[in-house]
Amino acid sequence: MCREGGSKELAEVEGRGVMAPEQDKPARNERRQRDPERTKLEILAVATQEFADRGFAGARVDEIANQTRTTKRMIYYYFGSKELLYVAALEKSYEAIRITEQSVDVDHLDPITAVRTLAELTFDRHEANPNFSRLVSHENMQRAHFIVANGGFQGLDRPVITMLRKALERGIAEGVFRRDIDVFDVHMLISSFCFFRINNQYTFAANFGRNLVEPERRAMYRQMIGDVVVQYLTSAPE
Amino acid sequence: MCREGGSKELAEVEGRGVMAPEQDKPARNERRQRDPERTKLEILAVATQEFADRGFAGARVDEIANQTRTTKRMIYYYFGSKELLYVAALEKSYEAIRITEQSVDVDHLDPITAVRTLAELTFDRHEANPNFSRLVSHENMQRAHFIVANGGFQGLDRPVITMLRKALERGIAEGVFRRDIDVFDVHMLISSFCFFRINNQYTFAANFGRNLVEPERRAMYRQMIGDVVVQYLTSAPE
DNA sequence: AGCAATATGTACTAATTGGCACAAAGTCAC
DNA sequence: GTGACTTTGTGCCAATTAGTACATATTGCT
Repeated sequence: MCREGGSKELAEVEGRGVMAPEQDKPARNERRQRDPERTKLEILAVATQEFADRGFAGARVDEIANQTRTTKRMIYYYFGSKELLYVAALEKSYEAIRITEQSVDVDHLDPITAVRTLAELTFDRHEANPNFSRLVSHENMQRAHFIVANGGFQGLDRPVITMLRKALERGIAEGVFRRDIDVFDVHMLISSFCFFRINNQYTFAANFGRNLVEPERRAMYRQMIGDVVVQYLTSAPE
Repeated sequence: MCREGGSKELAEVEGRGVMAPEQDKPARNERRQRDPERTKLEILAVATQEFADRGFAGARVDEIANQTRTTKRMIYYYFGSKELLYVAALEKSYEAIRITEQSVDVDHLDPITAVRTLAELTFDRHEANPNFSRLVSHENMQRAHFIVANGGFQGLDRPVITMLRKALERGIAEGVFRRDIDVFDVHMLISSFCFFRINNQYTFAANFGRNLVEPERRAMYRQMIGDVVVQYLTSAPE
């Protein structure tokens, strides 16, 4: 894919004038008056935000169009329907997560440090991609309706699982981890904590007056989930 | 057009006879032909399900009305608007949770058993009330918009917090728990696990092929969260 | 019994909104 | 430069849907 300058494009979304078409000429190959790729990307970016905020039913195609520099017509031209746009946004979010996860390597670390690092990776990922979690949340509310309707994501192995599995196997082999552990359950333990802290911050605050995302407590939570997982893995089976 | 056949037919569908008014007389105060309380409750029950399934924007007032034995008119008569109906459903769900939590007493148990029991209580509660979690999920997606717009739930102390606080204090006093623990954080650890297992079961299954709610694994997860919390509480601060 | 207040049903409306028909302008290959 | 193809814009519509006007029925009270 020819993704040269995604962030640049996004940054300019706010302050472009249609009144200044002469600016388009100089940057021939990079900035044309017609630019299908960037139009698609811009629609996707706005749609992701909109769907994450309002859900599928709550999102408005007109509103998404208004927040791009293009029109509703283009949304239907490129994505076909509101539903397909939603699915595209969801898939792109998953893809971004997978790419993020591929950027680390913990195979050279000792099992405990590796697991702790992976926990922190998941922690950071949830904090950096709140929209992804919100989309996932919405998908679960409707029992993965759209994922199922589009064949599911099976086969798209999440890198974090592979890395975690290796770390657990090494830990078991070295005798530092209990033997009755399952990679999916460990991942669930980690994910649940990170997901909840970000996703349920609003009702948690309303219920208990505790702000789960205030910066002062961030480091503490980040260490806490690492502690919890390592303690679980290194404890004796009960 | 004074057709009084409509209501009659509807009533008979359910098995109530307008033809047998003598049955209504005996139970005078308890079951009348007009029963505002049960009409309201029925609307609320259906609305809760509908909002949990489809969210606020996705839910249809007509559909809610169709699933009750009354009409849309009654929804507006009793609740005023779709938004107020949503808020009423949300509040009733919270109330139900609070009542559930009040039904147990762990003050007489030793701290470790008490905490484990509370974790299992939360575990069971999430499993028994999936609609509550879905509503909460939705509320978080829109950043607690409706809770905030209606003054929040502050002051309605959740019993589980009080019980957990006492258990932690006793554990610290007895020297079995580490001293740097916070009741909200411990509750968050417990809730996140229980919440995620139920709420994210669909995307987790789609992503990893693991069914988090299958009965065979239920007992294992129920013990796992207890283990995790107790290990965390009894470990040395790192 | 009769009246006021409460409860319920029916039919409608005004506004929203996903989607599309139609037209036009830019782009590329030659 | 010219014609085929791609991309974009404008205006509209049909369907949906929250909410209401109006008529009516039931109940509690006296």
